[in-house]
Amino acid sequence: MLKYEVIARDMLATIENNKMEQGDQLPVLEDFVAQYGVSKNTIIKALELLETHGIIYQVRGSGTFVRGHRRQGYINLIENQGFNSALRDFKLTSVILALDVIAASEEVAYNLKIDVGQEVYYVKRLRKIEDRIFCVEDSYFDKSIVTFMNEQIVSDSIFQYLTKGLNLKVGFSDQFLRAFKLNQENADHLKLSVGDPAILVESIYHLQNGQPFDYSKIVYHYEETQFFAQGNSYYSLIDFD
Amino acid sequence: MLKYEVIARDMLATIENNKMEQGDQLPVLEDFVAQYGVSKNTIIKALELLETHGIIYQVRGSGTFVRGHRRQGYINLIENQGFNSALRDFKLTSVILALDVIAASEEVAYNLKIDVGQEVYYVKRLRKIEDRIFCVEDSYFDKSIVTFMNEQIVSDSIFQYLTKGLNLKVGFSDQFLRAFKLNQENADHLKLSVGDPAILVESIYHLQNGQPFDYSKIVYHYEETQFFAQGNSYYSLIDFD
DNA sequence: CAGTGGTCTAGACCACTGC
DNA sequence: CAGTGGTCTAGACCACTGT
Repeated sequence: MLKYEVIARDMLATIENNKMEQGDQLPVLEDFVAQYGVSKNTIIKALELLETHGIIYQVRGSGTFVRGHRRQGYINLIENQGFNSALRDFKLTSVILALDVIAASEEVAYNLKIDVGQEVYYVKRLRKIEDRIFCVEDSYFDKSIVTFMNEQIVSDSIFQYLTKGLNLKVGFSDQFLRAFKLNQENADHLKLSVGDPAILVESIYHLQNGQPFDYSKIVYHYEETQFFAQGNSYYSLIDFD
Repeated sequence: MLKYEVIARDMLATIENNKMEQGDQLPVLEDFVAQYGVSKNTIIKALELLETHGIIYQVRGSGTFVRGHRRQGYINLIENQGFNSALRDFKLTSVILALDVIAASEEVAYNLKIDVGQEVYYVKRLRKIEDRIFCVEDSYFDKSIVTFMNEQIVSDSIFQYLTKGLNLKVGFSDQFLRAFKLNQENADHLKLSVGDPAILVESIYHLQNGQPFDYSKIVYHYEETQFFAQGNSYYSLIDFD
């Protein structure tokens, strides 16, 4: 493992163990350099990593400080990885409604950048948190990348299987979110009524080499789910005078 | 302006001018080093900046590539800055419903980390995109930071005033999002019906030194708005085996 | 195994914050 | 103006990808 990664994890552990809170100051760079016996730039890299994860913020000329706690029970829109990191304190279970190899529709082919008719794994699941249904998920996986799936895998965390089992390296993702009125089918699944609000999130996950491998559409129960996102250092690449 | 920032903007301009698309490869590091006459690490910093903005992705051992276009018309949840960067191709206008100095309620005080009763600017606006109402916004600004506001300022982009006028340096933000059923008041504003879906986004913006200065609650018209977020390099600081 | 991006170093110098 | 984080350099070496 990389030095700056090891250091970042150690710093995070220290923050958590010491129950440090919003605004608490971390040691200065020079002290970290002495403590870990690495160069200044390596410490800076470790701190950058923590900063992009929303754990600290740095103020030039002043110091490095702990960034406050997120609200509890919100799903992180960006770092969700199939929820397990965001909701790992809760008991998650799944009901599998479908697991098939099908031919890609136009929509699926477009989003996975494959040809219409090419084979994809189709997985439909109800997901429960502490036995309450909180979403209905339709996922499509490019079968040329995700070469195998079964009921066992799909009932657990698919992402864990992909990264640890198939050793896929997940790169970046796009998330699209909107609200709409529930139709009959999804209302039945979520035990809500037709016309009730729902949130739809479309996600496209890419490998580190840029290839899309997972296109998912998730409909969330509006009373069971709320989302969270963190923004960093708000300056734009684009001038808007 | 910083070297790596200048270079990043120049690279972005080149990508746009040459209409480069998803998957197109950029010059290799060495070429950039020669082209811009700076050290390798400076080029890496410039590319990192573009990567965190979702403009490119880098593949170790392979190259640097352009990341595809976002869908049109989606609001970027993270980089919105009061929308102007995300929606700058559209005509945005505002109807001011309130502009007052008020005493902070418990909710406002909590989110701005000030004392209950302390003075805040309260701004309520309807926002229109091409003359269609797309959201109702309630904003609270810590008056000890945002020392002055008037109708003129509030009818334009408040964020522009804060950064260019008051010279505030915006740091990080937290965004909380959920769906709910519209009440009578907001239904009237948005010209929808009671019980229709809506998205509520609560935002807390902080200065670079960590002080919160803006707490906003925005209710979005579910048919007029959709959101967008990009995730990068999906590995987690937390092991989850 | 050639080519590409990533890590790490040691050190000079710069820019900002807050007393 | 002391103290803090940020930029930039030049170069050695490492790690991954794809042919």
